[in-house]
Amino acid sequence: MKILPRSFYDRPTLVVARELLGKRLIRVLEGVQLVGLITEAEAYIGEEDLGCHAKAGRTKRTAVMFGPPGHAYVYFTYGMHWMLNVVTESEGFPAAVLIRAIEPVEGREIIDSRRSGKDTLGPAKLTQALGIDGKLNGLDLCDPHSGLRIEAGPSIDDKDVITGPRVGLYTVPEPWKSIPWRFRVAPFPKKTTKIV
DNA sequence: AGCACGATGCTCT
DNA sequence: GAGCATCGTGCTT
Repeated sequence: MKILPRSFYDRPTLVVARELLGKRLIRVLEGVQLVGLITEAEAYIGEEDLGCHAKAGRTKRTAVMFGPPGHAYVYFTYGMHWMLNVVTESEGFPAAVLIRAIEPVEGREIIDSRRSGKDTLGPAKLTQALGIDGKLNGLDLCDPHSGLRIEAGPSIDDKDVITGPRVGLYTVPEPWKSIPWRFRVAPFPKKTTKIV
C-alpha cells in the first residue's frame, strides 16, 4: 500500500541500493499481483563508473538512466536475459540500482510455475519469474497504477547486510571491478548450528 | 560442491 | 565485429 515516493529514489545511489533491501517489488501480471522482497541489489553510478552502461554516455539504450528517478531501466543481455534496474539520483545524472534477487512472498504458485520450481536468486531469474521484459523499460515505478512498482517492506538491520564487489564485471578495470557496491541480505540460516 | 562451457541477439565501436 | 551487470547443464571431485 505504501508505494515508495520519487524522493526515495532521488538520493545517492548507494543509499538507495542499501535501502531497497526488504522492499516489496510488486508485479501485476494478467491481473494477478506477484510480490517479492528485494534481497540483493547493486549500484551503478554515473559516467565515471566503468562498470556502468552510462560510461558510453547518453545513447538510445542508456537514455532512461539519464532521466528522472523512480523509473525502470530494463535492458537485454547475453542474447536471452532481461535485467531490472531502478533509476536513481536527479534527472541528468545517469545512475541506477540493479535488482539481483527476490524472495517470493505473494503469488508464489505463479512464480514457481514461471520458474519451473527453481529459485529467484539472480537478476535474470527474477525477471523471468515476474514477467519483466523490455516493454517495461522507462515505466514509472511511482505510479500506483503501474504494473510494476515498489512498496515499503520489513526493515533490514545493518547486521544482516553483506556488501561486496559487483558481480560479472570480468573486464572492467579497477577500482570499479572490486568496489563494494553490492548489497545483499544475509541468507536465512538453513540449519541451526550443531552444538557439540 | 565446483568449474567449464554454450546459448543467443542486441548495442556500441 | 566484439563484448556482454547470466543461466542451466553436464562433467569432475
